Amino acid sequence: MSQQFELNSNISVDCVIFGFDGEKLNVLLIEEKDIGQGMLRKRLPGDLILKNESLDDAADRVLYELASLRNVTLKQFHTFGDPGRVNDSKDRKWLELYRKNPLERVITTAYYALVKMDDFVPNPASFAGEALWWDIQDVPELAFDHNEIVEVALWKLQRHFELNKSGYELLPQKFTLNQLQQLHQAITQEELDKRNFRKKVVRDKLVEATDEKQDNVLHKPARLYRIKV
Amino acid sequence: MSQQFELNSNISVDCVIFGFDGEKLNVLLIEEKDIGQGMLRKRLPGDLILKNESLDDAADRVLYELASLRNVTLKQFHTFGDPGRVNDSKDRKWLELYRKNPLERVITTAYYALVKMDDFVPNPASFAGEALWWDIQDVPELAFDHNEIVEVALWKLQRHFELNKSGYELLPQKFTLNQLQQLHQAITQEELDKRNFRKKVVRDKLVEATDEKQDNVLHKPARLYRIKV
DNA sequence: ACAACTAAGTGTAAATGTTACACTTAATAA
DNA sequence: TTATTAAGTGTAACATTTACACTTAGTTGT
Repeated sequence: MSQQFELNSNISVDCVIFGFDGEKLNVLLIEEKDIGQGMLRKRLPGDLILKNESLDDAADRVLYELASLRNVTLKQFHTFGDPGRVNDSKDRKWLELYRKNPLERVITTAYYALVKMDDFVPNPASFAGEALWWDIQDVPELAFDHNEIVEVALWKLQRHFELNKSGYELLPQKFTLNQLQQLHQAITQEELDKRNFRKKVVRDKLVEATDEKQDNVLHKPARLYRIKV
Repeated sequence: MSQQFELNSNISVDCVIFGFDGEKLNVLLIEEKDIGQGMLRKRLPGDLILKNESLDDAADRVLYELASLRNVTLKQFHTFGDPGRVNDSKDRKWLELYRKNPLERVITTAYYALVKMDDFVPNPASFAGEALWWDIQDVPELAFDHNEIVEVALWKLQRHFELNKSGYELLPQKFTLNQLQQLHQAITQEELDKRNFRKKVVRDKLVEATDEKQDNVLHKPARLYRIKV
C-alpha cells in the first residue's frame, strides 16, 4: 500500500444522514452482513481516514463508498474522543477482525447531512451489507457510541434548523404546505397552527405555488408548491 | 514514560479563550520564549493529548498547564484536520524541535471559553513563555492554522451568544448596563439603542440593580447591576 | 345522483414585541 | 457657578405572534 492510501489508524469520520418521508425523520444506517459469530451489527456509515486526506474529504469518500451517496453537503458537528468509546464488549470481536490495533483509542469526527429520501437509492458497496432508513424515534442499538452520535446530531439539527435554508433538502421538489409543516414539526418537535404556518411561509416568500395538485388522494387534493429561488 | 502519560502523536487540542475589558473582546495567546533562531511565536494554548485522556480532559489540562486557568467551561466547536495545517515553513523548525514525527499530520479539536478578565492573572508555566490578552480585532500572525481557528471560534461565539447565559461569564460581578450593552455590541457587531436595550434586560429580568454606583468617574455615575439568579 | 367522508384551504382581532426618537439629571473639573 | 460628560427615562407607530371554526373539493359507497 502506498503512503498515499495508507489508513490513519486512530482517526475516523462518521456520517449521520437524515431523510424525511413526508411524516417522520429517518436516519441512514449500515447493516453489516453477518460476519460470523452471529454479529449482525447496525452502525453509522463511517471509517478511518487516509493518511493524506482531510476530514471533510474523508466524510465524502466514506459516504460514497458505504452508501453510494455523492454531492451531499455534510456539516461537521462534533468530535467524539473518549478513550472508552470503542471498548464496549459488543464491539471487541469486530475490532479484532477489522483493525490492526483493536485496542487503540480511535477518535471520530462526526458529520450530518439532510437528503431527499427520493434521491437515495439504497445501493451499498457489497462488503458493507445494506444501507437502510430507520425512523429516528426508533433507532436500534448501534455499534460503538453511534447511538450517542445520532442523539447529538439530532440535537444540533434541532438547534440549527431553519426552514428557509436547510429544510428543503429534505423534501421532494414539489410538495404540499402540509408536508412542509410536518417536516418542521418532525424536526423541532413542536405543534404548529396550520393557518399561522401558511401565513408565515407566504409572508416570508419561501415557497411558490405550482399549478399542480396531488392526485390519487381520497379527499380534496392539496396544491403543490416549490422552493422559491 | 508509562503508557498512561504517553502522548498521542497526531491528535491535539487548542483553546480559544475570550475575555472582555469593558470595551473590546480579547483573546488569550501564548507568546513562546525565544527558542533560538529568532523564533518568537505566538499561538493558542494547546498541545497533544495523552494516550488515555478524553478530548475534554485534555483541553482542561492544557489550559491549566499553559495559562494556569482552571474551572473554565470549555466548549468544543470544531476539529481542524487538513493534511497541510501544520506544514507551513514558519512552523517547521518548531516542529523539529518539539515533535517526534515533525512531518506527521496532526488534527486538532478546538474549544472556546469566555472568562472574566479580572479572574485571569497571567501566570504561565515557565517553559511556555508568556500568556497575554490580545484585542480580537488586532490578532498578529499565529503559528500553524491558529488564525483560522480564532476566526472560526469568533464566528461560533457570535452565532451562539445569548445574553442571558454565556454573556455574564465575561463581565465583572457588578457592572453597569452600559458595560453589558458594550459587551453585546462587541460580540454581535451591531449597534443597539440604549433605551431599547435597557427596556429589554429589565423586561427579561436578566439583571437586578444593586444600591451601588460607579465612583471616580467625571460624570453622573452609573448604577451597578448584577446577574439575576 | 347523492350522501358520507376526509383533509384542504381561508380571515380577523387581540396581545406582544420591536423600532425610532430627544430631553433632563447627577456627578466632576475649572 | 458654569461647562462638560455620560446616565437615565417614555411614548407612539409598526410588525409579529397567537388563538380560533367554518367552507370547499375531491373520493367512495349506496
